[in-house]
Amino acid sequence: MEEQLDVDRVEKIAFVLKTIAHPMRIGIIDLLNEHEKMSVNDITAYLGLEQSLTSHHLANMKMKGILGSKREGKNIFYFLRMKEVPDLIKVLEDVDVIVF
Amino acid sequence: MEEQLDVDRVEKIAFVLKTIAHPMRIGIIDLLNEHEKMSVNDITAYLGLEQSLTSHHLANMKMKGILGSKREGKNIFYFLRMKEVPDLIKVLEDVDVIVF
DNA sequence: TTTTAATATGAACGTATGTTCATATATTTG
DNA sequence: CAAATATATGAACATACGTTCATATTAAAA
Repeated sequence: MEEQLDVDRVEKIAFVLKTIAHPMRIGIIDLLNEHEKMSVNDITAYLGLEQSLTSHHLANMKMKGILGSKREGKNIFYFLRMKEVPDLIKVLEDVDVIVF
Repeated sequence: MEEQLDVDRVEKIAFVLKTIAHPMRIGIIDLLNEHEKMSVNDITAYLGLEQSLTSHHLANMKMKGILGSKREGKNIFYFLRMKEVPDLIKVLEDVDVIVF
């Protein structure tokens, strides 16, 4: 008896992986794993990027359910919503790769 | 004291995630996690795709160190080289996502 | 109530990625 | 060695994605 490809399953998994598969986004997730919540400004400063670019990445991950956000006065704080995402990163922490 | 962004680290992690973040490639990895080695034909049949497309995906993952391959007569068998990759998938197995 | 600070938005653009198609290469079999 | 089988390759194309820039929105402070 042959197993069957579960299309919904592989699409769901690929969808999450695709959303976080970017150096800057990994950096953001690391940060929010260690800080509970952070303002856009602080994240931007840490990553050393443009404000607008950070904002785009945050919005993207929020839209896809990875992050959440709430306003506090002038600031908007982002936080991790999908709690299993940092575990993904941990799995690859010590992996041996030649990047090119 | 502030932590510093480790660029090499996030790039390495993003690189692996990017390589596997595709439904078809998740399917291939699942298959090779359960089968030890499989021919291109068998993988193609299982996924229900074109031979050429399967071949491209396999070559891509091989080039990036996720898979390996060896010829046996007319067939070429692919196998998992980066053993931690199935663990990534396992982490996301039960995650709750709205794909769009 | 104008100015400043924090963040979002959207268009434009270049690059990367996935797919298809046609063809090439390698191995076995008749 | 000719035909069949298994797999790879590469060009072409469309689409997706990341980035920049200029501007909009919101809230606080002067």
